Amino acid sequence: MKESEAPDPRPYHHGDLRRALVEAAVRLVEADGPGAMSLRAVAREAGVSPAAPYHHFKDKSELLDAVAHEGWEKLDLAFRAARDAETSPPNRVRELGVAYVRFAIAHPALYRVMYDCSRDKADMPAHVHENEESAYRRVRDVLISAGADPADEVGLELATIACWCAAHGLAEMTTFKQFDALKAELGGEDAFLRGVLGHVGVFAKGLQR
Amino acid sequence: MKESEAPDPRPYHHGDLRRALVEAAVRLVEADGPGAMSLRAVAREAGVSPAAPYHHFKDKSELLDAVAHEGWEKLDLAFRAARDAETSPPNRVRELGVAYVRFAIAHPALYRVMYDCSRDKADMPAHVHENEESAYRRVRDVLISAGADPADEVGLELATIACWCAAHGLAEMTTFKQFDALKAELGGEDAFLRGVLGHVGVFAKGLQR
DNA sequence: AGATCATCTTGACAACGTTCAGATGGGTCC
DNA sequence: GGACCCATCTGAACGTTGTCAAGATGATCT
Repeated sequence: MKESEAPDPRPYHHGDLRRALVEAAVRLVEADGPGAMSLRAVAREAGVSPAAPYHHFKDKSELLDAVAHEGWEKLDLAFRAARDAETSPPNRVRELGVAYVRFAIAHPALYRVMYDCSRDKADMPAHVHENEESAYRRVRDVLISAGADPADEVGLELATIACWCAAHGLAEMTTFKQFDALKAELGGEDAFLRGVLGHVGVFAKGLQR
Repeated sequence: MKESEAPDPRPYHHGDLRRALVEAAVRLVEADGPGAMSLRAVAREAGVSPAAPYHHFKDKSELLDAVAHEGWEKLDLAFRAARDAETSPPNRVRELGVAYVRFAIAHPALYRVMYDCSRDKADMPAHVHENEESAYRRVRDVLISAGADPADEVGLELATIACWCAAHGLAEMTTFKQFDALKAELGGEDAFLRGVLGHVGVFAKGLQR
């Protein structure tokens, strides 16, 4: 009477508490900000006792890691969409940046968790660069297809970092400064984002010089 | 028997508790990170009861505001030094960026508080731009002296934002990713910073095009 | 000297993260 | 089917935190 095809290690009493906890956490984070997300509130939201989460996460920070993971997956989706929507390589670089910032604007609290939760690990979040399908790699590849020299390891890495930093900086800025006046004057959010990113060499014209 | 020349509202029992609290808070933040700084620990460090701070700050977040204020003053010092140390206007722009990132590397926890504490105010920290001697204005002025057209309000603001964002992004990055290999390869931290910022148009060559 | 008022303490409250001993109930083996 | 096992969840507890109300303290002003 059991579907033995179940792909993941079977859930027990609750159904799939781990998943329910992560979803509740994401909901709370996006609703009231990362600071307002307490472990007890998550448990409450999921309808279990305050100690229940400890059978699925060793820590509060481990739950936040899972929330962050959720965020990186959403971001990667946005990255792929942006890359496929634009065929001109130089524009692709810029549109990748725009997609990044738009994501941060759409999910500000989630975005903050993505970085905050790995703040004390003295490293960028693992999902950014540590595998073949990473977001970091995606930027690098688009830079190459836009004319960067793949043999120049150092130059390529510097350019990738510059891209990431500029987008990251703008994303951070827009989480506490709306720039409404400027957006209005330029005719929309996208125009504003392209305007700022246009001042960044790599975004403006790929790598040709 | 009182020096009536005392410039500020006189301190009472403690001497100058408000000042002592801010200093203790800065010490704790820089030592153990912003998360480890509890109001009670600050009071303990200053040798007063847990409720004492409430006569000088309405909130924990108001104490953090004071800590942040301290940070912005230190940053402004670094900005002025960087501006005065470099006479070539285009280089000045870049060196302002380098100074910004170096400050964040030197005071990572303080740097984080500077932004975190005004995270929910839907605005950049007031000390950044809201007065004549602001850091934001300082960047703007250096851009003008580097050739930007003061009449082009929008373009100037976009360029200032781009500068700030690139530096802010790089600063944030270096708080959880050391880039040690790259620094070594390029011959030092400054070379690395200039390398990344060199990819940003405004930093690389002022505004001439 | 007596009144005033900012300052600091004491004691309390709810909420939090975390732990631990025990209840529960599905899965496995005889 | 019955006995066991073990992952899962609960209940109660501990120490810590932010915050508040009521009272003690002592400098200042008239």
